[in-house]
Amino acid sequence: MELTDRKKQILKVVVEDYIQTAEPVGSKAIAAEMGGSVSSATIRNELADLVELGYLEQPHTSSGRVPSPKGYRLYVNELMERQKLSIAETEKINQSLQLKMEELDRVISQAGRAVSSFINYPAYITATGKKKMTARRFELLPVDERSCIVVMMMGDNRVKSQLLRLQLKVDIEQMPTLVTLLNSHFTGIPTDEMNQRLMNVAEQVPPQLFLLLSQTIAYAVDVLEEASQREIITAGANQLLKLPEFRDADKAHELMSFLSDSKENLPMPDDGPMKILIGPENVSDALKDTSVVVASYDIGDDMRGLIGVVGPTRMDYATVAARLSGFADGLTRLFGKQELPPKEDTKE
Amino acid sequence: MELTDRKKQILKVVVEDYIQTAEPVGSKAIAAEMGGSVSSATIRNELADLVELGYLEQPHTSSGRVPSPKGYRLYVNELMERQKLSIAETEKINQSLQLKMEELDRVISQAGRAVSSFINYPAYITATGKKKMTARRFELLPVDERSCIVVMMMGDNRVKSQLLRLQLKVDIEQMPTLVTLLNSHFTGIPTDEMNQRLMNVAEQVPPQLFLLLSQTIAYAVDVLEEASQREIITAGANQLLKLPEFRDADKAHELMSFLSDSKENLPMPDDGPMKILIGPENVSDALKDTSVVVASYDIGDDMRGLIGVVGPTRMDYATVAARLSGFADGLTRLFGKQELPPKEDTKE
DNA sequence: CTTTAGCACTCCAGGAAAGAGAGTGCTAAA
DNA sequence: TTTAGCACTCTCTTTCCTGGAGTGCTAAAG
Repeated sequence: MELTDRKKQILKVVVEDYIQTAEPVGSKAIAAEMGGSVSSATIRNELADLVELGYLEQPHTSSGRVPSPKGYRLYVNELMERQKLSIAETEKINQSLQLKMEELDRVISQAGRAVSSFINYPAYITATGKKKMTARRFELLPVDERSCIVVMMMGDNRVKSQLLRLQLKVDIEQMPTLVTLLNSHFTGIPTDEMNQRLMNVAEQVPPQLFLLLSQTIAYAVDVLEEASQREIITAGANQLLKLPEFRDADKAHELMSFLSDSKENLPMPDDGPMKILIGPENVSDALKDTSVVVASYDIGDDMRGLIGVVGPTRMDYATVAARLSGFADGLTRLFGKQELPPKEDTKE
Repeated sequence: MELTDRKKQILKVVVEDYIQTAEPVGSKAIAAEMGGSVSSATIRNELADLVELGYLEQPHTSSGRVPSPKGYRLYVNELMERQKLSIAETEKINQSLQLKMEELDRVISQAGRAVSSFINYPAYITATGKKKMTARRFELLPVDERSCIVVMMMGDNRVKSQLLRLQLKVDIEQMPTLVTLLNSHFTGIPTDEMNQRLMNVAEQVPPQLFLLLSQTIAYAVDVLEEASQREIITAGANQLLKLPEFRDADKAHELMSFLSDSKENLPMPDDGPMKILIGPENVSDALKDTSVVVASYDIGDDMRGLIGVVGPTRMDYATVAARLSGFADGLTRLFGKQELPPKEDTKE
């Protein structure tokens, strides 16, 4: 059943008022907000209907109305005016994303903090590869007899390197052979296959080289597995304590622990540029009384990231959505122009 | 003026009782705790003295006593029985530090989380170089005409690398010259000097190489400056909400914001293996009502790290101190055996 | 001089009672 | 269908009260 226009307008007023004040909204306030074209008594009748239909709730018999999740949903889908960011805001977002060339992890975690402090709710952020990460190229740089640097370029063109300490002295002359072997046999394959191949080539390689080889592979496997696993970073959980709905330490603690411990359960939709989850629409119990807004952004061609914001169901969806998608655009742009360049493989 | 033994014993009981219950301690309870050798009236006289001397405080005229910062200080210095870690605890600490070979940052942040969750208070952790970080060695690996990998080993033997995108095509033949230049002119010097030298060599180098050179130096400066700047990581701030003294959302919010925003002001003593700061002994206002326990650990020969724990003045100093130094030892061991190997310079 | 018992006193915590205020539902009239 | 009027409901705040825990002081005992 479709609601009348007036009912919708009333619902909108209730939602927007409640978003601001966090207090149940009364008929009189609504009448005033609507310009006095109708009396509070009329509003009361309409309100009773809206409660009946499940769009509003009444904390107790004689108090104002509060939007139900269903009410928020309708508001978000139909009533909400999609906000545009002001120039100043866009400016501010871009400014906070003026990051130097740093590692992906660090960029992301800084972006997370920026989102949280700009939107004033806790935020989470992650970058996910679309496919399993593989090595694209290896390089070994001798340092001295007992150590060398291993450099690995990954499928997404990120480069990782570390100093390896050698158990056995290795002849520098032999390094190129090893590098060739690494690049021909261990690139472009998933980590689980790597260990298998290591066994296969065991006999073709002199023992002291084999030790270095297996150390290198161990390092590669570690790095690749970590890279293909989504790391979720949360920021600004303390923002919660400013909100009246989390003045109760137990509630706040529950949600904050959830945010910092069981991040894996945070909503990670895999379609569309933006998703809004209201109260019970969330799967996790800890989020049943909160809403989540998530947006996605692109990292080069192969990766996609998500930024999300967690707040009370009473969150200011219009503003949050606008700002969040502003950030998502900013991040997409950031990763588009910078780093992660050519597409052709460089396998040897 | 030295306290009598009995006064000390009473103080000890008060502190330990209060640590557990967070409620003012009464004379009767103390008498019971002391085995009934004296009556509560006697205790009351002693308590009055202790208040007079500033070791205890009385929230209001007719309530039990609470230790003052001065009282805690005496307790920590003289009365506290230095706890030993049980085997199970040591085991647990070492287990949580079973980290794979990962980057320093990541190891540290994981260690911070482990500390916090083991001690049940918020924790912070940092690694600081004793001297300014410099580059020890450079390497350039061509990828294709338009990009190459820059690898830099730093003074502490950590290795950083990144893919650089070139504005101009560079002849691969010329790379070795550039690497030699980098290693002869830009190693072992602080970052501010690097830019100066860059100017100096400008004329000696053909323009398309110079561009690559300056990109490399820009990267190096970035990384080095970031590395020599102490990054402070905090973990487990939400633990605060479990404590009765932080059930008030405002108080909790204040401290949590401090922990996540102005970490630079956290106590960073530069001497001794462990330091305990009680209440007003802290410089930062935000910490005036809290206590901080900090321990230091070694990272190889050149770096030193700090782990700290923040809690109410009523924190269980004995346990915290024992566990924290357990962690510090564990970390020292971790960084001692793994990575960061030879001492001789490899400058070329 | 130190310790103890006794007792009046203080202060907090928690519950009950009361009043104010905001808002509702319902009825009857426009 | 809308509106005005009115009684009613529920919460929130304030006030008052009481029980209990703990103290400080005094006077007696060791």
